[in-house]
Order: sequence, then C-alpha cells, then structure tokens
Amino acid sequence: MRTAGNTGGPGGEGASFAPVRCGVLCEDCRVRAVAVCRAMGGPALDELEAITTRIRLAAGRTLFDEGDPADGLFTLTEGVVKIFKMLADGRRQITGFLLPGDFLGLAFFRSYAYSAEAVTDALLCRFPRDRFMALLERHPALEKELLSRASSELAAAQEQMLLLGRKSAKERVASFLLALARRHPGAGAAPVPLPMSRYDIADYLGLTIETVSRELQAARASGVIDLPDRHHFRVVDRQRLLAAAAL
Amino acid sequence: MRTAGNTGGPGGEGASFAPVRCGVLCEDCRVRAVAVCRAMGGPALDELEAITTRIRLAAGRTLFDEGDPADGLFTLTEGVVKIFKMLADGRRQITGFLLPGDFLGLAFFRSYAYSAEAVTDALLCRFPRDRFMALLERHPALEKELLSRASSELAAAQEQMLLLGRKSAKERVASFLLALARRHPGAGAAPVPLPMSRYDIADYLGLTIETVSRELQAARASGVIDLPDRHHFRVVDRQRLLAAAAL
DNA sequence: CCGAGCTTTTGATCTGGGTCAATGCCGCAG
DNA sequence: CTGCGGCATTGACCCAGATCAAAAGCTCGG
Repeated sequence: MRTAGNTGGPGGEGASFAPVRCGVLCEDCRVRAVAVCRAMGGPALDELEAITTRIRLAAGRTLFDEGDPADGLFTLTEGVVKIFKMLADGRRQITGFLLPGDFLGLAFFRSYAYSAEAVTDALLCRFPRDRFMALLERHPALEKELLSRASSELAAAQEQMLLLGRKSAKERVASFLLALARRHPGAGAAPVPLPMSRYDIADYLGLTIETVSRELQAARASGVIDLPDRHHFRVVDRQRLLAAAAL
Repeated sequence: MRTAGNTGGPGGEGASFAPVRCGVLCEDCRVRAVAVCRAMGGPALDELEAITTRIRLAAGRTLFDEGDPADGLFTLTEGVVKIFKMLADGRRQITGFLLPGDFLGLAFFRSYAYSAEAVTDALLCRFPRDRFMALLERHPALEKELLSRASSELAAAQEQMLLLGRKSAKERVASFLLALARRHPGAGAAPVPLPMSRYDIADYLGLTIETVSRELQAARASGVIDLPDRHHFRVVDRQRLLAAAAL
C-alpha cells in the first residue's frame, strides 16, 4: 500500500504569503473577513469580533492535527483548507475541502476528530473555544446558525459516502468537478480553479493519482471538459458531465 | 451493475409486530421511550412529551424517503433503523444504522436528504417539525443537545468516509464488527446481535454480499470471531480483530 | 412434513482500478 | 540558460473484489 506522504509545503511558518495562486486569495482580506463573520455571527457580531484573532496560513501548513486539544474554532475567510483523517500506515482520506465562509473545528469532545491543512495560502478567523461556547450560551441565533451548518455538512458527508461506497472512478471525478463548478461563483464558461494537487483529489475521491489523471484526461479527450492548465478546468458539455456523475 | 432491490418486508403497514428478533425489542417500550425522550429533552421534557406521537414500524417498512417533505423529526426508542441514499440505477449506500436513543430527520431544508427504513420492528417518537422548531426556540438546552448529536454524527460520518475510501474489505468488516460490539451494552463474551441482512451490511460497507460473507467466514475460520447463527457474532480474539480493523 | 422463496455460502472467472515504472512538464535556484 | 526536484501523465501488468453461477440453509404457509 502506498503512503500518502505529507508534502509539507515550502511556506515558512505561516509568516509571509507566497504569490497568489489560482486567484483564490484577494486583496482586501479584512473586508471579506468581516463579511464572513457577519454571516456567521448575525446579532452576536460585535462580541464575536471581540474574541476573534486573524490567522494566516501558508499553503501546505497545518492548522491542527487529529487528536490535538480542540481549543479553537475557525471560519475560513480566504483560500482553501482541506480536512482529513489518516490511518496508522499513512493512508489518508480527505473528508472535505473548505472554501471561504466555511466553518471548522467544532468538536464536542476535547480534541479534534480530524486534521486541517491549508491547500492554498489561507486566512482564517479564530475563536477560543471557551469564549465561543460562552457566547453561544447568550446567543441562540448563533447556535441555530451552527446547527444549520452542521446539518448541511452532514448531508454533504452522506453524499460523499454514496460517492465513495458506490460510484465508479469516472463518476467520482465527474461528481467532483460538478461540485467544484457549482461552488465557484464565476459565470458559466469561465475556468474553474482546481487549487489542490492530484494527490489531494485522489485522497478525497478514494482513488489513486494515476486514476484521477487518467479520468481527467479521458474527460478532456471526449470533449466534456477543457483543461487549460493543471489547476483549472472548464465545463464544456454540462449535460454529459452530469450524466457521467450518475447523480 | 446490481440492483439493491428494496426487500419490502412482510409486515403489514406497521400495524402489528412480528415476533421479536435478535432481542432488539424489549417489552416495556413506554418506559424506554420516556427514558430516551428525557435524554433528548432535558428540561423541555414535558413540552416535548406533549407534541410526541409514538410510531410503530414493522421490519422492512419505510419511515420516509429521500426527497419527502421533512415535516417530522424522530427519536428511535426500540429496534434498528437504517438510513440510506440511492442512485437512479438502484445502487444504494447505507449511511448509518440507528439504535435506540438515536435521533433522525433533522433537515434544515424542506425535504429529507436520505431515506429511512426499519431493519427490525421499531418504535419511534415523532415530533412535528414546526412545533419542534418552536420548542427549540424556547429551549436552548435542547438546541445544544441537538448540536452535540449532529457533531458526533459528523465525526462518525468522517470515520465512515475513511473506511469507504481507504480500507480493504477485511478492514471494513472488522471495523464494522468492532463498532457494533462497542455499541452493544452486553458484557464482553455475550453474542452481539447482527440484525441486518448481509445485503444491508454490504451496502453499508461499500462491498457486495459475497465479499461480506467471505470475510465473515474467513474471520470465523481464523478464530477471530464466532458466528453462532446468521444474526449474532461473538468477539473471540479482540486483539486480532482490532489489528484487522486498521484503526 | 413438504416445498417455495428467500438469504447466505461457496466456487470459478473477470475486470476496474491499483501498482510499478518510465517519461514529460514546470517552476525555481543558481 | 541549465539543471534539479516535485508534480503529472502515460503505459504495462496485476490483483482485490465484483460478477456470475450454483448449492445449501432457513422460514413460513399449508
């Protein structure tokens, strides 16, 4: 069995950002951060702001590891973060790619149930666990928001279980591309960023990098998608991509 | 590809119970129901009781289907219920087996994201959605309980994604048996009920019935487990079962 | 007790995707 | 510009688990 080695990434301890990749990071991070917190906090915004620290994370850096004491909660404001679990022998399953606006770190036990690592340079808001929980006590609306997010995450997880348990390689790749395209705000024909490596895609879809590569090339060859470069794709024939995804 | 046909089950419209199977159902259902609701409701117990209707569901009967309007929430008090998603061609992924005390039906959208069906005869408490939501409004403790449950379900879902994406057939079956044994209250050496069919196990583990059967027989042959009958097993060598599960 | 209709087990074969092995590509350092 | 190291692609081969097939148990109605 192959070891999904941690690539480690080049960036130094989250200190300074590498040049922006894939257009995922934008300039006015502060504006975005506030917008995300507003969506998150609602009426509790001011208090939420008060306990927030902003965190920069260079691509490849670890936010936390499975089993670490869960003393913080986070919202992602810029960039892409992956969350994953690993087996003792190094096999890895990425359980999600988080995009701006996503929440992570909720652990009703004392330690994180998964690891989190930046795919691209990322910016997050961090809330200390105890203070956040106290805030939750005073703001039921915040709790409701959290419940709603947890419940849609659960639905996504079930969808992914269906993919992992019952779909073919071709269907998995097609489903993945469609999900990315759906979440990408840009217009129909614009290229969609594919910021993660083939390794990450493979570990998300329960495949190998070779199979991911083959399926992507096959989809390109059959004219379903276009691959302008390694980290972008364009949906050319949405009908056939939908059919291939077996939704 | 093989169709995971709905077995339909013999029981008539949830009217009367077939004889108890696997010892999953006990006699004083009312006592259990109250106990479960208490765990669920905490201080809101009285109000929760007031909006509760008890539901009996014969083995094989459907509680609700994916896409149905989500007008009810449920707690399972007796029996086993499976929740699953299906593809258009009949492939099925069971995303969970629910045991007494488990909650189901939370849908922050207007329709259920999955189907639910009784594995054994089952007894549930049903709460009308709107009334339950109103109750949630007045009882933050209830909301907190729900959030805590959703978050541990999410952790379980991620564990299952790891299993489906990265574990071998042998590891999947071993993990499944261990999880069942862990949830079973009885003492160490007592046989653990295995109320679901091989078909259900296969659709939960992303395998075929033949592979499940082969792995179970192999585990029995190697002395790791004992299979007194089709619907019970006993952990004989916990160390080796743990090792086989690749936790 | 018998037989129909199941579920489960067991055996034989096939194949999708994994593994192994080059080769190509691209970005960065010198 | 050149070489190096890390992705990504491509090809050849292999194997875990699917598929196909058949036999063996259960269970239930009569």
